[in-house]
Amino acid sequence: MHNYIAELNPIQQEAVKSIKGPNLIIAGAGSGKTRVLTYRIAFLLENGIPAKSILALTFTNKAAKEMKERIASVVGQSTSRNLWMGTFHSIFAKILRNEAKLLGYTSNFTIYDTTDTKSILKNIVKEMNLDDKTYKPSDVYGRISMAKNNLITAAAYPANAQLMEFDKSSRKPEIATIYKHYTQRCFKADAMDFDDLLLNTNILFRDFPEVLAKYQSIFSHILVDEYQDTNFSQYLIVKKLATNHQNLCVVGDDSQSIYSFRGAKIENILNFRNDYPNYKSFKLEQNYRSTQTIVDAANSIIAKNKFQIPKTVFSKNEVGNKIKVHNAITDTEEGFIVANEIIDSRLTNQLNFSDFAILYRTNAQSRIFEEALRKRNIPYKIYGGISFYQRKEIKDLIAYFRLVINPKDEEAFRRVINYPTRGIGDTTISRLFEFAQQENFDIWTILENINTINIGINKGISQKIHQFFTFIKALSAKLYTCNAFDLASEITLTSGITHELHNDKSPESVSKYENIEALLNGIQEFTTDTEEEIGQMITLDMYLENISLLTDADNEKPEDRDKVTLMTIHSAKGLEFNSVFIVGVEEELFPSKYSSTTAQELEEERRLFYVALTRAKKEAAISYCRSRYKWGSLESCSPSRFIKDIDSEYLDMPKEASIFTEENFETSRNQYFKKPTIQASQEATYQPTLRGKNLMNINNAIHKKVEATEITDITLIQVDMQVEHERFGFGTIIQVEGEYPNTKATIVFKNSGQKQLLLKFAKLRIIN
DNA sequence: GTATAAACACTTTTT
DNA sequence: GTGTTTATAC
Repeated sequence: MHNYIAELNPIQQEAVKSIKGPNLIIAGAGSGKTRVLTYRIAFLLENGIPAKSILALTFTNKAAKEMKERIASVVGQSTSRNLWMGTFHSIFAKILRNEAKLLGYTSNFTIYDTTDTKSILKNIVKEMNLDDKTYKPSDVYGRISMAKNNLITAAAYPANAQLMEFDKSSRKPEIATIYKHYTQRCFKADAMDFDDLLLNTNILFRDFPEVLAKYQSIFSHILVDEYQDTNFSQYLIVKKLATNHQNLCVVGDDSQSIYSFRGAKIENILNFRNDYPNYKSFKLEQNYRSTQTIVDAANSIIAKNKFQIPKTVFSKNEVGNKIKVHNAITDTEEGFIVANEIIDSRLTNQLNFSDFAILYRTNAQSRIFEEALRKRNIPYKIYGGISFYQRKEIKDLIAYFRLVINPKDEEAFRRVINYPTRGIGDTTISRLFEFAQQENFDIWTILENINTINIGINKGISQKIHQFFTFIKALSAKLYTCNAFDLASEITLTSGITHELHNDKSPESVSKYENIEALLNGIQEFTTDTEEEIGQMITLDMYLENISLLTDADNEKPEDRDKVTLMTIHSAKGLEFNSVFIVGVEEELFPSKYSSTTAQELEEERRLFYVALTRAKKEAAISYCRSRYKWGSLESCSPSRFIKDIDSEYLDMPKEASIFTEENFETSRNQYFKKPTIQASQEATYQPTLRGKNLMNINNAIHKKVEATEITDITLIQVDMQVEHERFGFGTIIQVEGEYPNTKATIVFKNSGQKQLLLKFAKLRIIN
């Protein structure tokens, strides 16, 4: 084992070695926090603490994955894989599945995402005959989520005078009732939403002391990353687990607390001293990431905040360049300025595209940069926004999976009962749910007895419902007898989704079809890889568990390596880039006009700016526009107060207001377009991202072109043929089995190894 | 009950 | 500008 301790400065070393009792590590931006956490875990392992006794909680899946890899490189994978490391949500989802019976759930419970939740709330509001403009799903969800994160259950909500008063004064007195109905619905559907994963963990630990005791003794050492962003529910889980041994190490930076809108309590880190009086604290103040200019500029802005733990972050790196401030007439121009800067800087400083990041306040800003980068032929990748798993066709297919695994899943049922159309319309569905509500049945029980109950549905339709019931039931029966990929393929084919998409020749359908193919390929990859790893059949429920808490950011693809990164500042937390562009730094946008009313909100926006700036290693640039399109119409805007908050000695302000005036703007914009547009050969290698309609059309155009020349009649595929696959590359067919159209081929790919592919989905091109 | 077109509302950040 | 809901004809 290499001597990792020597890589640390004295304070970092102390923080790593202090393994007993409560520890608070205040880690300034770029101070080597991940390194300390990683080595601390390695040190624990080295000192005889078994991996399975260490619980390390992170804020994102990505952070967990990264840390796992780093630990594996120090202690080896066979040890590191036994660590309990992951997000709060994923770790406690796992524990809840183990203990589900105690709470009246099954271990196959569904996890509802935000979309599912809002959709159910919408239905409830409708069923209660409330005004859907007053009770907007997102507002109702916000109230319920806030309550859950503060451990106020539906039963306790009406007794809370403060909440009830607030609802009354905001003319939403029925929130408590909606909350009650929603909770009942989730329970009947054997489903939990994101907040339930934490709330129910608390309930589990409160109501079953022996279960709490079990996990208290399993987890002898607990680490929590990004402690400043934990909410009350998370805080209490940690507190309960650590009560006995108090071997708790929390790491965080109050200056980087940016999730209070989601219930995060900065007080958790500020009050650590009160909860654990015997605590030891370590302040990591040396920034190893950024130039002095960047660190000093960041300090100068965060100094404007009143509430913070005193600390002095400093850098001993080079002084570096000043922060460039760009101003643009319009958002379009801003896009081109950034694109041009990237091209220039890449050449002058010999950088890769992946050294650049464009960070914005809202996802809506990304489109304009996509267009500018695309016109300049700069490769980029986008995080956030509409994730792959949120696309309609993917959600639909996954809804079938969900229903097969958990037939009570109300939301999944609603999605697919009439997709593809089966002649079961809204009226019928409403009747079914009305009846369910009235008799307190779950939806599956009603389907099961559809022929014996009388709810005014005609024979023909109840016949169709019965057909659907037997269809799902038959698939459910196969859940544990065949592997995830086989069952998923079967569902895909028999549900009629592919048939539906196949009949429709529109570009949208082609794209959807390809997304479904991509999902199935992903399932196959997961199934084969995991089966190999754990030597056990992987069933569909295991696959679903694996993806239900994932986001796009967790699926880094190898072809995404040298690309400019576009993301919100929130998702950039924890990352670093050589060169960072903070864009749209305007009043009302950053700080957001929704977060400018109270001093606390403004401080959080300022911390967000601090996070953005401290992502940069060498260069940072800020830009703002004088006008920008907001929901379709042009609005004028003014530079953000945050620019004035930065000590001007660190800024390189634009000499003139702008080199562009209103009159010459059209001509000047044309200059940007003057350079040659995308060449055909380059366009073909361009990897599209999964976002935005414009982009989708381009994808479609590309794919269409490819399809016309490449699609292969699958009946031609034979053993020994050389083929090319979109994703896996070149390979040789070694086996063909199954009846058309469900012919399966085993192919050995040069670079991707052996795969079994359903020829119906795998688009292969025959080479010889 | 289904398929289209017009009207409509919406955007802060994420597990 | 975009995705979703409603009005209208089939």
